[in-house]
Amino acid sequence: MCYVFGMVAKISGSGGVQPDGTVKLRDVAKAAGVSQGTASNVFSKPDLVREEVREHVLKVAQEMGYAGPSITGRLLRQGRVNAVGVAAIEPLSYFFEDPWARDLLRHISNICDAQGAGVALVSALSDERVDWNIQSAVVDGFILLCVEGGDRLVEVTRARQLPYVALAIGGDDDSIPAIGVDNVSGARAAAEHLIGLGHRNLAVLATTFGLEGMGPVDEAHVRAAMYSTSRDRALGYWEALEAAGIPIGSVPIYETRETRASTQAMMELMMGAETTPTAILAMSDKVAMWAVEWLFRHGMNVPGDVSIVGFDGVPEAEVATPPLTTMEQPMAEIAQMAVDAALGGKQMTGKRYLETRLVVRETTAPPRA
Amino acid sequence: MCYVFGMVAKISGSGGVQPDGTVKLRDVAKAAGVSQGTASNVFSKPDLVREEVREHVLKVAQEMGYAGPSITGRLLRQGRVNAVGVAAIEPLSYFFEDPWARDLLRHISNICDAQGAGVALVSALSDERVDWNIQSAVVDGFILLCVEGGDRLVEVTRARQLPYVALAIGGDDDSIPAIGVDNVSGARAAAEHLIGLGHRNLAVLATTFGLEGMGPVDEAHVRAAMYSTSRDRALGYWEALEAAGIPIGSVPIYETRETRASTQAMMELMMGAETTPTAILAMSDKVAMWAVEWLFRHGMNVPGDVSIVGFDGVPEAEVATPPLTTMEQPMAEIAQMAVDAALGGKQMTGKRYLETRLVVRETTAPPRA
DNA sequence: ACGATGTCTTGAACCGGTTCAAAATATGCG
DNA sequence: CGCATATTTTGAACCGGTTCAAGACATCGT
Repeated sequence: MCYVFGMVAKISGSGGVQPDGTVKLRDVAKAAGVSQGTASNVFSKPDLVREEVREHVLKVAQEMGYAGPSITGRLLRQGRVNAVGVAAIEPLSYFFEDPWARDLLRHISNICDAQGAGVALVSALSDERVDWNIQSAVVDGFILLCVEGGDRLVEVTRARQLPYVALAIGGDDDSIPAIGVDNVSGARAAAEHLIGLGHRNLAVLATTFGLEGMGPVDEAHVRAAMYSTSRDRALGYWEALEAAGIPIGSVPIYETRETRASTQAMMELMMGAETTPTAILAMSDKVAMWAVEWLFRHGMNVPGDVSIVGFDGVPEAEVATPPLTTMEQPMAEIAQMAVDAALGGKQMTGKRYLETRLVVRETTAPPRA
Repeated sequence: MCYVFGMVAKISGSGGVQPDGTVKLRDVAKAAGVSQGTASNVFSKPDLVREEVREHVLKVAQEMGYAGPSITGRLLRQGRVNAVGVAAIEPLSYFFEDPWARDLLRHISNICDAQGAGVALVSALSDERVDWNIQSAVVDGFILLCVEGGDRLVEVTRARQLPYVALAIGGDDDSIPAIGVDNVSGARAAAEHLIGLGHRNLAVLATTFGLEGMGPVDEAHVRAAMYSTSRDRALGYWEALEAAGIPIGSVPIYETRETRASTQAMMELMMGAETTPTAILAMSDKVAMWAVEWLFRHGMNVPGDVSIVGFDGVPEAEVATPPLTTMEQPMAEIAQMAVDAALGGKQMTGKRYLETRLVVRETTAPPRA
């Protein structure tokens, strides 16, 4: 590739430049006295063209102010953009705000970088726009976040007939290709860790189960959850509790809206109750870190007074004070599989489950004697 | 827009479907017995088509497994993608890692969201790839980060003949359209704040001045800086110092590489010196927060023992412990102007300077008596 | 019943390149 | 020098839609 022009001035008059001033490959070819095919090769496959000719064409192109082959023309013929679209049922800023999404995109973009691919962000927030946004995204494949509650997003994406993959397994639809972690076993491991340290008095700080609502919830609510991620994590906690002979009913579950305000409101409730837990099972690092903040602000020591284990293993968890014990998702692997699926050209099928890994840091300790 | 198909199966055999199984608008039109123009309207301008006809075409399309109008075909004709490209001389992951870039993109994407535009991330890290990446980005305009040291990036972008704007003013080239903050006056305000509190014993924790190197630097080094952002901030500090009668030479400047490790190494140096400062002028919030972390880890109190003022006003600064005093950039405004410039269709010219604002939080206080 | 006034449809031009078989030219070899 | 082989160049087909002037058809008022 060597078609860089220093000062590009629009010189009209020479050659058959269009009235609107844009010059196309055809004009350059004509002006240089070569066929359009040769002109095309000068830019796209320079080594197929004799050096003399190449330089001449380049010179003419420069003089005419040719902007280089238009990407759309090329695209049309080649049919490949070399870019992944990442879509979520969230505003675009979600990709830069949510720690999990951010970490995921960090990995995705690293991988794309390595293979020279681009990343296009698309928002599928409002129903009216999903269609348009997905339809008009210039990409070779899609990575979909937050599938649940996103039937429409999946439907529209499918209609586009481009490879796609959903992140976060869930829903009953087996025809949706997805990659995700085994939330049940991960959550079980988190609970086992706490129980193994001697905690018997637990509470769950939950991520969202459905479209709305927050507060203490019961088993039925959990089982009826719309978001399988939250449900499965609860299920995993319960497995560990049952195995340890701790009644499920004795472990209250507080549903948050995954905002700082709602999380801290739930902490008020949790720590204001008659019996307060010595350890908290948090369904995401994000809420876990807000919980820690609340505890500190209320004079409690972590892990001295209360232990807490998060979920996700976002980068922030590692540098938090104190560093957060958490269940780490294999993000790099997830990202790699997702990009492969989206850019691979073939539609992936079925679900792939990956395992999480317990990372013990400094927010968990045995309960005070 | 209502061309959503439920189950899309590739039914070949009906109509003139291509051997490779892909069906195009032409095939649908033929199969439906309408002209291609009408078929096009069914998808792009449904209200121009009689309902009956529209539904029939839609039905045929669905039966044939038509994926909807190909975006490239449309693009070619319309010549507009409705997307901005954001490019930096950094790996793609920079957009998700660096607090400033992240904040910027958060705003950019919010704005794009609002106007239904997409965001494409492009990396211009390696010289070999700049050309290709910029050339092949399917966007209507570019927002370029980190212009300095990015002559090539600007050059290539210019050659593309698409509107673009550089963020971070700098360099001497007046022909590069740019938006940025007035670093000199911002830095002056930061220093004045500290001086106003009574500090006379200051130190500067600097962002990068050039391609490499870290450690204490002198005036000449600063003046010869490659990155005008760092240089201008130093210049602003000096203005305030001079006005207060504090000799510039008495305020050491420690250049970091803007990494945690290098920042904390500089803190070692700074606080290990004969005379230690009572207040630190940090050229970015990122390094400021690492400095705070170092101070706490070494048993020092902020702002009790040492005051510190950052620069940028990233969201993290607000929720840090303690919340960071900083010079806030008007990010929303910057983002809005940048998007307008990139998507506006017309090339913006000249430079636009915006002012920063001092936000006093909890990392600055009068020096200990 | 007739011209005027919409409302739909059509057909062809066009968007801006890439590709590939075939033709033209250059090079190598005995 | 003549033929075989490489290297370049050409021309036309093709990628998949949108657009718009002009034609076809339907409706309305008188």
